[in-house]
Formats: sequence, structure tokens, C-alpha cells
Amino acid sequence: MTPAVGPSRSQPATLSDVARLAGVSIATASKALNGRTQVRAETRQRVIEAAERLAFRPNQLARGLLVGRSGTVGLLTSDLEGRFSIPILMGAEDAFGAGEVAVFLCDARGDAIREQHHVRALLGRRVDGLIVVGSRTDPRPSLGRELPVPVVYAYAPSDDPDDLSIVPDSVDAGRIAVEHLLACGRTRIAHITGDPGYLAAQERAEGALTALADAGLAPVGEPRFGAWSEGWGRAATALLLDRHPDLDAVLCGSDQIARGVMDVLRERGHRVPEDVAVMGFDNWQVLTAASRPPLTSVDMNLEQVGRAAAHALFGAIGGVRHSGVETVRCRVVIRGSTAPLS
Amino acid sequence: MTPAVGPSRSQPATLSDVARLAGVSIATASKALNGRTQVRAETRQRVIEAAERLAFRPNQLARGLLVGRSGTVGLLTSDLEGRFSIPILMGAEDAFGAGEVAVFLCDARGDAIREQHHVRALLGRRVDGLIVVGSRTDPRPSLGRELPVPVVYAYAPSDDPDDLSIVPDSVDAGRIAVEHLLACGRTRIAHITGDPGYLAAQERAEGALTALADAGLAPVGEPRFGAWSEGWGRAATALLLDRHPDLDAVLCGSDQIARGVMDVLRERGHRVPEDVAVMGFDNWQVLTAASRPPLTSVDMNLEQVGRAAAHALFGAIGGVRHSGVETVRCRVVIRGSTAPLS
DNA sequence: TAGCTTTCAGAAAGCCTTTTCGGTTTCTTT
DNA sequence: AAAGAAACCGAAAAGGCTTTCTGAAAGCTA
Repeated sequence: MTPAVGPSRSQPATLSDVARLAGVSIATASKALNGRTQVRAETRQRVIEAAERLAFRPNQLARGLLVGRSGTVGLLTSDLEGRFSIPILMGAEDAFGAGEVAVFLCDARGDAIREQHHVRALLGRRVDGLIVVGSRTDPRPSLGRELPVPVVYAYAPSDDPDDLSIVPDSVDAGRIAVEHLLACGRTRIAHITGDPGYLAAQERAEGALTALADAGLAPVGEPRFGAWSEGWGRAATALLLDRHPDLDAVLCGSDQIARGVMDVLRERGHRVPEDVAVMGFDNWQVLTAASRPPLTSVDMNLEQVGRAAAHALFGAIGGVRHSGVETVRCRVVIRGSTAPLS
Repeated sequence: MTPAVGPSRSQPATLSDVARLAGVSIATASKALNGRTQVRAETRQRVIEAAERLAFRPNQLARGLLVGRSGTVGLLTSDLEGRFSIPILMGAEDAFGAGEVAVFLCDARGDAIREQHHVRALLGRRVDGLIVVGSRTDPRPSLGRELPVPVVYAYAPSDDPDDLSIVPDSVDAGRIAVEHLLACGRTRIAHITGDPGYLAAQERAEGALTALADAGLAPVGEPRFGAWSEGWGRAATALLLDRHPDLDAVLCGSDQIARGVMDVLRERGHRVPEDVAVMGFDNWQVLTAASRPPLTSVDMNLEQVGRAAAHALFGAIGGVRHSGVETVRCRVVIRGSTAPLS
């Protein structure tokens, strides 16, 4: 690393620089560059060339100060490392980035104090709105109703029904998963899932049981709750096979669990998917693609959750306020671990 | 989702509101709130209470306009989904978030056009600096020297040596990995790694070979390049065992490869770590923790890369300009897959 | 009490842009 | 050619804040 004397960075050009170079007033320069009428085409051209030459970029701070909207939104996440926040964040960034909106990223690390701090800082910067991204689908404390800007909660809904939240439809996710297995001709279906303290685990199980009941079936054993890990998948499968060696499908609460399940199935001589179909949740590429065979999984469409949140916020900024919990449907991504019974 | 008429969101309080409530001029109010002298303690107190009552938050847009610094930086990433960008991003966000700086997040999706677009937008918002985060350690095109604000490149260095880049030390990473295996008493070490088009793969291999040579050893077979996948790990291991059944350690270019390697080793009856030690790169928790046994891996300290980038940018904004490539050392995280030979 | 310093408050300029509105020039029209 | 219309341009204000500089009041000394 070599210290060096920087080239004196010249201040960025201002509108008055452009106006001076083009030989017009500031007002005319502004109108020319903003495509407004009341400027002769020839004059406009001169201004545009001047702006070009000076690499002029209008100062958004000044514009924001004037028009009362900063053109920025705050994205408040509770855990950047969490793999659920990122796709949502991408979707939101995507939906905004296309337009004229820039996104402030803040990570509260699950700490309410830090979150409060970030909210204050963002309000000081006059963001036009806020998206709060959670890391699990359980409700989280509302930021309150007294904020001067609209707020949309994504993935983790607010506990205040008066707020607007966008979440994946976990109940439906459980249902469509079972329906896929039924469509493959499976009838002896078990469910191994994760931490019972997670609403997502409960809701998926609920949806799955409903779909089974609708088909006049009962699950093979009760749904088994445990942890979101491969280890639990392995342990639960071992127990399950001892009691119900005749099962023909296992619906897993996560892709990690599914990997553990598949490992034990293979070790015990059950073929996937010929003997037993296996299916996961989350559609986490690195796991679904690498497993043998590739794993069918339910994708939560998190990017779409992010985009929907961005659009809702956009609407709210425009004055269209909504409230309640809006759900986004999940989808089954079919791979080799599920196939019709031949 | 229920449409509703929003409560008319009151405009945030301004300094002049505070001044009026406190019965002073806005100049005095400003000085009182900013802890400047020339204000009687009693007056200051009155102003502070007024500000409190109105929930006054100074408008950073106005302040930025005035002082010529916005207190914001742009974080330009090329792939948000990439698992390498995120920790760096966290580190940077962390280093800034503590202070008075807010971070604009932009994802260019690996598209140069979009990147250029984002740079322009950020400059329009008068960011004080830019951090460019890449998704692999190969050099990337510089944004150019003509930017009005300092730029720091993280993970992927700039191809212009006059820019400042912060990257993990991949050569050293290869070296310390081998040194760990040597310290475990291993001497017949093979290297299975990923895509040879990645500089990281080349440099890690180089460091590994150097460390072996320094110990007077040669690798078991040549380093095998392939893909960063479990499948390649499995395939390469099968080939390797056929030719060199006597090896006692495999250094893998990634955790994914390592998982494939361990699977095949186990299937063929080699115990890990008793017979063969296995070690990966990236220290990706979900893989290292779930494998059997837990995987020893080299952590690239990416958060530290992000923090270092943020600090460097901070310095550059303050006028201390550096250039060249600065490296951050990696570290070995020891788990069950490597152990001393007994 | 006159003259000095010290302490504190406020007026005003400035940051950069947009927009309104009044003023000047050019073009039509009869 | 003169009046009216149209086209074009610029002065100025506004937005919220910080800072400098001026002014006033209070406290001090002789």
C-alpha cells in the first residue's frame, strides 16, 4: 500500500457552472436539462453540451430538499447473514433500482436498540419509506404507528394488524408440497420438520395435514419436530424407518433436513425416488443441486416477497395505504428426488 | 389487505419549529443543539426540550448540502446472492454503521452497464465514497481515475494498480492449510480444487505447493482442478484413490468439494480423520457444521476484508489516499475432520 | 459614571436546485 | 407599421440547516 498525494479532486460541477458555460441563466439551464418547455431547441442543445462537458450531475440533496422527497428508502434487516433476508433484499433492491429510488441498507443484528437507532438515522436522512425484513415468519414488534413515513414488513409480519406485511404463504406451501407427492402416486407420507418454535414449521405441517386429510389420507406417524439440521434429519429418519418401513415419501421441513433424510435412506438401502420420494423446503440451490439425486423443494419466492414489499411501499408513499398481512404463494421446484411411482 | 385512509402524516419538525417553540432564533436553536458555545445554559436547555417535544431530527439533506458532505457511501456489489459478497458487505456496514455514515446498497448483477448506471446515480446523490465488492478474487475493470470521490475495491481487486484494493491472501491461505495438515503429522497430501479459471484456485494451489516444498515434500499427484461442486469432489476422489490409496490427507479447494470427498472416502471405507484428514476452504457454516465429522476449513475473514475496506475509504475521504493491493490474512478453523495421527 | 470587556442572541449569507412569474424579444396579422 | 400573440429567458424565492458577523446587554474597572 503506497501513500500518495491525491490529485486534488475538483468539486463536482453545479448547475450554475453549466449555465455560465452555456451563457444562460441558471433557470434556463435547469429547464433545458429537465426537458421542460419554454426553451428554444438550440439553447437547450447548448446547455446539454455544456452539462456533458462538465460531467454535470444534478445534486439530489438539493433537489430532495426542494421537492420534499429524498427518493430514498430504508431497508432494515435483522440479520444480513441469514439466507432468507438476502433474496428479499434483492427483490426489493431490484424493484426500486429500476427507478429513481436508492436504498439505504441497515442491519440491526436482531438488536432492538440498534434497530431504533437505525430508524432514527434513516428518518434524519428523510427516507420516503421503510421496509423491515425479518429472518423468520413469526410476527415481530411493530415499529409503531407514529412514524412520519410508511413502513412495510417483509417475511416477518408486524404484530400490529394495522401495519402492512408481506409474507410467504406457509400453509399453502405445505399443501402444495403434499399435493405434489400425491400426484406422484405416494400415499404413505411422513413429515419430518424443524424447530416447533417456528411458526413456519407449524404452518407447513398444518397445510400438509390438511392436504392429506382432503385426500382421505393420514400421515405416516405424527409430524416430527426437531431442528433445522441434517443431524436431526438423520436421527428422525432412523426412528421413522424402524416404526414404518413401508413409507413411500418423506416431506422434510427444510432442505438440510432432507439431505440428512436421504443419507440415511440410502444407507439403509432405500432407493430415492423409486422406493421413497423426498422433498424439502426453501429450495436452497447449494443443497438441492448437490444432493443425490437433486432434491425437489418448495421455493418461497422470496424475491417476489421483496418486490411485492417494494411495490406496496411505493404505493404507500404515493398515498395508497393498506394494512393487514398479504401472502405470496410458494411454488414446487421438481427435481430428481420425487417421481411418479411406476 | 384493507385499503384505508391514512392518518395525514404530519411533516417532520424543522429547526424553525423548534426555535419558535423555544422562543429563540433558528441560529440560536442550531447552536444550542449542536453543543456550540455562545449559548446560555438555560437557553440551551429550553431549546433541547423544545426539540425533544417536537421529536426534531435535523434534516441531513440540508446539512449535507451545506457542509458539502452527505455522510453516505455507496456499496456496489456485483452479486448479492453470492455468498462471498454478503460477509464483506456486513463488515463494511458494520464499520460504517457505528458512526454517522449511511450506506447505499446497489447490486449491478455483474452487468457493466448497470454498474455504470449505479455509479452515476450514486454520484448524483453525492456519496462521499464508494466500495466496490466483487464475487471472486480475479481482478476486475477499474471504475476509472476520474471519479470525484475515493473508491476502494474489496475481494475483487481493480486492474488499475493506482486504485486501492483489499483482498484475502489466497497464497498464504494455501500455505497455512498445508501447514496445519503437516502439524497433524500428515505427509501424503493431495489437493483437489475447483475451476482453474479462478485466480483463487491457482493461488491457493501455489501456496499449498510452496508449503509442501518448504517441508521437503511433494504432493500426492498433481493438484486436480475441476469445479467447485460436490460432484467434482466425489469424482476426483474416486480417481485419486485408485491411483494413490496410501494418501493420508486431502486439501480441498472449497467446502463443497470437501463434502464430496468425504462422502466417497467414507463409502470406500476410509475413516476421517483417522486414516485421511480432510480440509476445505471458505468455512461455510452450513456445510462445515453439517458434515460428518465437522469440517476443518480455511476462513477468508471476509468480514474483516469489508471492515478494512470501510476504514480505508474513511481514510481516503479524510484525504489519506493509498493505492495498491492490500491483503488480509486467512485463518484455519479446526474441526473434527483433521486430527493428529496417533 | 464613563469606558471597557465579556457574554449571549439574532440577522443574513450560503449550499444547489426547481419553479413561478414577470419581462423582453420575435413573429403574425391586418 | 403598429399592435397583439407567442416564444423565450432570467430574477427571485423556497427548502432546512450552519456559520459568521454584528449588535445588544450585562458585568467589570477606575
